Amino acid sequence: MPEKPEVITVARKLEKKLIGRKILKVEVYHDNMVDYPDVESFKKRIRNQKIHEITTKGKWIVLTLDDFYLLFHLRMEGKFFFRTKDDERNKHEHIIFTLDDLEEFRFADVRKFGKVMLIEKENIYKMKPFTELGLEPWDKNLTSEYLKEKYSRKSLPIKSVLLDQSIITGIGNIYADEILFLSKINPLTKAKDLTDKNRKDIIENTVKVLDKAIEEGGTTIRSYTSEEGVTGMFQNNLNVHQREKEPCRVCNTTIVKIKVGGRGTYYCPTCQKEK
DNA sequence: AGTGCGACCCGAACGC
DNA sequence: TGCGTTCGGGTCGCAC
Repeated sequence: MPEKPEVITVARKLEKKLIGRKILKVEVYHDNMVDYPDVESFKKRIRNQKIHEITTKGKWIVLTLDDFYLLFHLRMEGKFFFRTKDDERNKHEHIIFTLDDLEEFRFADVRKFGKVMLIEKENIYKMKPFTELGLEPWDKNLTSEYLKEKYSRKSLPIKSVLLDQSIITGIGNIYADEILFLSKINPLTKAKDLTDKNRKDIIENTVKVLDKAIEEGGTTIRSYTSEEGVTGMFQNNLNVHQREKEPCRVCNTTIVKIKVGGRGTYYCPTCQKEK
């Protein structure tokens, strides 16, 4: 659901509201969502930290504070809302930040899978998640040779390997299917069996799909919207994902759905024939 | 090291 | 119509 394009879309919206604001305090209603440090330290350290910059790293949203980086991971359904202290807390709003303009910035997640971390600036590259993340899709070091090396010991299906954030970061279940469709690669193909052309196509189509999705403001499927009243439009561009039993836009073959590594996977049996 | 799978969650979709 | 069951999604931790 939130993959790189949705994460970027959300980060850009937060930028407009949060840059220059100071966090006065934070209330935590579901401790498991605070991944690091422990909840009490988290609450204590974040007081009076000013928000200077907002970026993304993989699927993480990264807020640069005075002394820390504040990281959010939306997992499947994490979202943010701006409210005032008079607005009653919705049961899905689990972490509430009070800002110096007295607005409240609330992190909500129906599934409670979202994560927040507060990491000392000097430690950011010494600990997870940053030590585990692979290349961003637009990194010039993302080459066929890089993938050849990473894929060489992988007998897993390429569909599963595209979701491995330690190789290319930012791809999730939706865009993985779309990238493989455009690359004409069967999702069950073992990563180590891919050709040089396959790897080049994957890189080219990753950038193509993500750029287009960012331009469209992300994808809205099921109940996922990035924020109140904010709806991405990329779902209109999907070729295979969530199109089971519908005709392929290229060859009219019926799109099929299978399970790969436990994940719903959609593809065109003709355009993405097993080799 | 690579692989497979349950756990974390709970609303929506599905099956009867 | 109503109720019980299954599904899904990203990531981690554990067992093999």
